[in-house]
Amino acid sequence: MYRTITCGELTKKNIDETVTLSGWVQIARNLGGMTFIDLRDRYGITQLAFNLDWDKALCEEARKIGREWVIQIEGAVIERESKNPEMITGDIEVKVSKLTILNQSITPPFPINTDTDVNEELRMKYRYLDLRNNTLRQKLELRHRISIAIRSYLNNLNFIEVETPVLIKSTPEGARDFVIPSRINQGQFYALPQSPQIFKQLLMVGGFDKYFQIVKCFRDEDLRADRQPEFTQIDCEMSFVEQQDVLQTFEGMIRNIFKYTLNVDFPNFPKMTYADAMKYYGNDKPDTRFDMKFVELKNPLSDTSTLYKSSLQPFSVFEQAESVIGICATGAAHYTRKQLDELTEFVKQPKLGASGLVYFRYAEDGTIKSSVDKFFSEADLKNWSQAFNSKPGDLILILAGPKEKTQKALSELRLEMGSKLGLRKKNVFAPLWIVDFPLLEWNEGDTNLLASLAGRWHSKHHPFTSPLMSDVQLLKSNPAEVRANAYDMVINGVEVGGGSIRIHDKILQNQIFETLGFTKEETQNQFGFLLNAFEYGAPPHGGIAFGFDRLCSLIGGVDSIRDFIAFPKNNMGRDMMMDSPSNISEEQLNELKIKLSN
RNA sequence: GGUUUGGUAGCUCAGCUGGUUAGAGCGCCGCCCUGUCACGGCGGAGGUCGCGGGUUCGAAUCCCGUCCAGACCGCCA
Repeated sequence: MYRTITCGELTKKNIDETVTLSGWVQIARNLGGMTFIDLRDRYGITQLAFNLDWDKALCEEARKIGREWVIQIEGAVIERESKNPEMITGDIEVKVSKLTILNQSITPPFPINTDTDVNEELRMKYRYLDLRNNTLRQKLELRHRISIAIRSYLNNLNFIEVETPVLIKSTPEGARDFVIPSRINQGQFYALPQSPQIFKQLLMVGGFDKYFQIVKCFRDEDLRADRQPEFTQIDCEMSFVEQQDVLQTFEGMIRNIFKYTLNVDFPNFPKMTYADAMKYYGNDKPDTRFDMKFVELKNPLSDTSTLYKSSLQPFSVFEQAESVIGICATGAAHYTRKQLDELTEFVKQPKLGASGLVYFRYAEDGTIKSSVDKFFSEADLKNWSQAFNSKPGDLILILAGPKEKTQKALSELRLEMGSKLGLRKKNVFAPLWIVDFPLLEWNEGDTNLLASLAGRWHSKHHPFTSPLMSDVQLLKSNPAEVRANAYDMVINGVEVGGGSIRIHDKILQNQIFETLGFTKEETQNQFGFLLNAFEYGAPPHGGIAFGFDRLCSLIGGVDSIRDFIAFPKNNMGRDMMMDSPSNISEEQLNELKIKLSN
């Protein structure tokens, strides 16, 4: 037997027991007459003691052992002469009577379980060593606990987990597909699923009224800290449900996960419309850990306000702007000129592209000082400060320009200010639902999108998303105004999940395809099997999918999802450890009848 | 495809405006050390300064190109 107990559990109450332990050598401390070895496994560290006086040969044997060797020992648990209160096992040590070297190790390229930062590239290349680190192990353990919480919650509600195929058919909607050549069907390709969307709807037709799956999905798009080409979704679908049923069920699931992993309780999740999210946060996934809502001084649509008007001399920047909006940074009036210049640089960076930043300080003494004193009187500024509901000590930041661009820039500025003011704490969670998304989006011809998709409507989700029944009559007259019966769950500015009630009515479905500009042929070719299935009595249904990796990283308080994936890919979609993707042999190419062009 | 930061010893990094033999801490190797737990002491080895070209009497340092990595934009639910 390799072990009778693990390295993390021996305490005072085990004294005098004889135990067998196996594990890795974290470090050996050689003091001359005696040697201590910290033995590590998944569960913890136990100190092993060797002494020349106890057993000379054994002690000398122990001196030869290096870091990360795998050893097995047998010995008696004894009380330590000098204890270590920092360790769970710090009161005891094992007086080794038998030592077996199970395997040696060459010196690892980086230390395990020390505080030194190691380059991610190196950690990726030696992922199996990095996995020995506590931090990475704890993250994967958290992931496991979350998956247990999900399965148990859904199982209790009668959901069943069904596996769906991975080799499926390419459909042009959404992201790029990963494709797999077929050897038996020359010249044809499978696609890897971007999500099991169609299968879960077919399962509804098949009568599995509550389905879920924790499942790998694939998208051939560029990577980010929170985006991998293969990632895991918690994919769910239910029959005979309305939006409220889905929201309630999965709000419950998230509540359950947070209770189980972090012992955090949530009140009911607020619901916010997409329109409000854009109006108040400039963003469809607002971070609501802090307030700092947008205030409109000028709005192209509802322009009853004249707040942007100057009483001294016209301020052309505001006069000419489509939109003038600002935020109130509570308690930031003490910002220095230098700090404000930095904020100006922040909004001017190319990706945000604002042309400048207007600010005014509402000082503690009640005076108001702005960057546009030439144009606006004290009375103007007082009006503003009322509109912003600001108090002495606050800083108001205002952007002007084209509506969408300005919204986006102010949204980023809001998040930046939230971070600077310490309002985005990792251990505070603000979940909410965003509802009533637009159903359709107009594709401009000038984007670098597929030419075939330009100059027509496309669905913001997928083409089976139901419109709100109240908006159906707008499909012909004003497609842009049609809202979807769709919902996203957002926590701390992270979109953790999204879904919709699906269309189960053939007439409505055809109407949508028509609006999207699909011909009957295209529809039949791409989605025929689903539409055929719908001819045989599709129940009303809807569902949701959560980004499992993102949910884990959110709960773990980390921005990158990579450490919650045992073997992730790098920025370029490469696996640094096995060095994939890689070339394949001539024979393999020939079998597939594939020729590479240059 | 774009923007940006970086690449110097096994690891983390310093090396300013060009100037003898490129440094530190950790790790590694050797010797010493009987209560350490970031053990300690003494000594030692270890470098194509990512790669290629250019400027210069002289390049880790300046310029051009290129490769690699990270973050972000485009893209992506």
